Amino acid sequence: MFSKACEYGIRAAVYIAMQSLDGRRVSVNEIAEEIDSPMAFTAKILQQLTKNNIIDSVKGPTGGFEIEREAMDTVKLSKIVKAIDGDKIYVGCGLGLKECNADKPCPLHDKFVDVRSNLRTMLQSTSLYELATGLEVGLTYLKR
Amino acid sequence: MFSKACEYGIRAAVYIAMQSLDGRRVSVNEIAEEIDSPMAFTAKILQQLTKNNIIDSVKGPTGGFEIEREAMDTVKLSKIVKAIDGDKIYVGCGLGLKECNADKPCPLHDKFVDVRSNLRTMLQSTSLYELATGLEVGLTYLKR
DNA sequence: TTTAATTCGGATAAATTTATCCTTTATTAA
DNA sequence: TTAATAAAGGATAAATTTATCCGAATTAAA
Repeated sequence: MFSKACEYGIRAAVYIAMQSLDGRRVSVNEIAEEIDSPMAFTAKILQQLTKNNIIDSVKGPTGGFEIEREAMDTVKLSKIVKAIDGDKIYVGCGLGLKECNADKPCPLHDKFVDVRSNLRTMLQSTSLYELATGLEVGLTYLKR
Repeated sequence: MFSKACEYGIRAAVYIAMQSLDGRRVSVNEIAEEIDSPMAFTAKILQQLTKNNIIDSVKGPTGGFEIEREAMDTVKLSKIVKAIDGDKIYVGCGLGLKECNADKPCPLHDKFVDVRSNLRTMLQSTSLYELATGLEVGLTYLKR
């Protein structure tokens, strides 16, 4: 469904958000450890998220990654997915046709529209804050 | 969503089914041309579908691929997807966690269950026959 | 019986994704 | 001012997916 990069990206963002709720700034090292992801690769993905203004980064000692409380509400999963995987999950034909649309649909078109709008709605309505609080109160988990 | 291989596989299967409805057996060459896919790669995928008893193959002159009328009803998309991409689209965590389940869910677990069961239902209830007839009467398209 | 058409199967190449390593830059604190 | 810490960025490697090529096996028709 999502690429590995995107999976790590979402997990990292949720972890950062949870820690930011406690006022803690976290390093790549800690993040990779806590979400059980390859550290150097995770660093790359965090760079992408930073460039896309999804998370904030601070260099130097005591530096690390954080997310503003307000951004946790604004940033929906859709924004993270788009920053990493692009919009191929929303746009484009389920069977890979370039010119598939309601006028000239592929055999799966109508059924796919349903499934995907379902997914899109989910991603567009789920905020980082929502995911982070579930984590914080111990309802959900990020490792393994 | 699906791998390229799976996209080609579904398109090929639908095309073969449509031609089989007309009593025509088709070659890899024709298939690749008609569904606009790389021929040698498509041949590999057709081998997989044959091994999984999704389509039938006949060697030699006048040989090619075909699907029995009955199989068109029996074979749902889920079977094709499983033969090519495995069941990772059904099973497993949206965020890539190994031990994610209702007891120890990832932050996205519940929302993902919905989206995916939607997808699973669609794949399990859509038959090759259904897709092939849409093609045959000119309601849907496979190329481009 | 030979020829030609077709799938099958193995080897390999190209492209993309995943992952690592190392140097540079920024910044804090001693 | 220096040393240490952390992210940024570039180069490269490993793994996987996508794709091609070619000889072998099968079979129908000439």
